[in-house]
Amino acid sequence: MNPTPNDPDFSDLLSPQFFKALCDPTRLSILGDVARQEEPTTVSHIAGCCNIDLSVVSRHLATLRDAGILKAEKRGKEVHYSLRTDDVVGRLRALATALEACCGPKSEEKKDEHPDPQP
Amino acid sequence: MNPTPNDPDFSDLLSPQFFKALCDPTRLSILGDVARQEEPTTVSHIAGCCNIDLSVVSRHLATLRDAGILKAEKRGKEVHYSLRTDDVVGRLRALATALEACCGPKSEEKKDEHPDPQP
DNA sequence: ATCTCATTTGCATATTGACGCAAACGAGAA
DNA sequence: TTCTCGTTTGCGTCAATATGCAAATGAGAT
Repeated sequence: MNPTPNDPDFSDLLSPQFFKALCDPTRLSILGDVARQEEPTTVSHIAGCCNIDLSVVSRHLATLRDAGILKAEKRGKEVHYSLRTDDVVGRLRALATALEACCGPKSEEKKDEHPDPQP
Repeated sequence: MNPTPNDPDFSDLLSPQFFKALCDPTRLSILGDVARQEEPTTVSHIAGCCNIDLSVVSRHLATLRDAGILKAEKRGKEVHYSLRTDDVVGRLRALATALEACCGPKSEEKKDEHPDPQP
């Protein structure tokens, strides 16, 4: 009766704060621009690529920063944004693993958790 | 694999259609409910958990279905929704791999590649 | 055929969020 | 100090979307 799903709790993995920052197409484009850069990038540089207002770019970058996706470093007058690669990749992989363990194609035979001697 | 200086294309991995379906907190909660179920679930069953209108749940499920996140099967009068685990997990892992390859912690030294990234 | 139940959809309202402009803020230079 | 540049923020407007109610649709039962 009890199916014992491996991880029934997605509350932290499906956090709205993370995905809400990724829902806007413009913000996704900006995120892609930042990710493509090898070095941390400034607000003005990103705004130079797109044709939207500088203040909008600043707001989008701040949203991504507040969501833990980007890191902001202040150097003089400029603020350099860069991707928090470890955190983002870790989040994505953790969610993928949790989903796979819970509702994966082989999760119906729950032999992966407790040792099941017979083949 | 070829250590490309920067992986150029996130357009398909950062597709707005996928993340736009995940931006709403209510929809994320519904997605978590569906994912927790071992068997495909009906609209009424999901609506019984939350205290929002049945029509709202139906619309959210349709949005997740249109985004390729859920699969809908019609059985008699009921529609059973289930997670497209392979697709979602594949998307998440592909994005994680692309981000890691592009802006990973060791992507700045691209002299050689370690075939086993172990945490 | 009608009836009943599950789901979807039309419509109206409310909330959210993006956008641009202008002003304010902060840090370095003169 | 004032000036300039980069960034952030306050504010107003507008588009997109979430929500609820009621009606419509669809499929099986009677």
